[in-house]
Amino acid sequence: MGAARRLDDTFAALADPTRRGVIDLLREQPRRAGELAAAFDMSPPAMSRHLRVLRKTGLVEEDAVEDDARVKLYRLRPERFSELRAWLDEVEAFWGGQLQSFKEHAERTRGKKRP
Amino acid sequence: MGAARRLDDTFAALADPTRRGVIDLLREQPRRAGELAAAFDMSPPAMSRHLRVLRKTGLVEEDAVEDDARVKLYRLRPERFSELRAWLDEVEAFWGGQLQSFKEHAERTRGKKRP
DNA sequence: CAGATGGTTAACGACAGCGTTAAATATTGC
DNA sequence: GCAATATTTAACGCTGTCGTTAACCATCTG
Repeated sequence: MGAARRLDDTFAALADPTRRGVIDLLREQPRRAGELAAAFDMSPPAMSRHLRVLRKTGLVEEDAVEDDARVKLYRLRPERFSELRAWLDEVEAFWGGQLQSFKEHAERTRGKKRP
Repeated sequence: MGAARRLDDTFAALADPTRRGVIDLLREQPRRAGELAAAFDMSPPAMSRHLRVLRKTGLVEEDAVEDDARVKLYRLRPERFSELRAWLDEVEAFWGGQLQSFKEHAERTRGKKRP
């Protein structure tokens, strides 16, 4: 049941385009807080809050870099994403084996019509 | 780019525990609007809005039942869930080779997925 | 030490989400 | 036609989120 609460926060965190953008950037490599703020043309406090949200949900983690203790590096953390995938698996389970065929079919005819 | 906008709405829709609960119920079988409202001890208007949100994102669809045109049946729709899975796949792609987290993921979802 | 730099917290205004009740729309059945 | 049923829309209040600027803490540097 604690997991359900965590999903609330996880989905809420991912609902924001800026935060998904941050995740997208962190996919490539860890980044500094200020670097992320600049990347989205946003004030440092605003980005700081986004990072706090992401940190709280466990989607990212922060750690210091040796040479300068002021700088904080943010990086992705896989666990929550796996949790998300687990939820998806559970929901999609009901379609059973037909999901794959449906998915493929949907991708082929995407944007068109439904039978 | 249209897809990104859609993800906003999809994640926002899933951030609400009631709406995830609705999805969970619809997993088993289609349900009537009023039935869903009762299931969550919630006023019909409140549930109606939740259903509108889910409908708008394409996570569920509504269709009438023959014998009584007042009744509307809601059911799940697979496409958006697949889209969500595609996003997850993309994000998770980055650490596929480089981290040990792939093992964690495999452990969490063991026995559910095909190779 | 003084000042600049990196980052976060505090306070504020704008705006959207969620629930409620009341009213509206559509359909069924007597 | 008229009351009852199923669902949605309208209007209201509460609460939380997102961005901004100002102030704060910690750390590096000359």
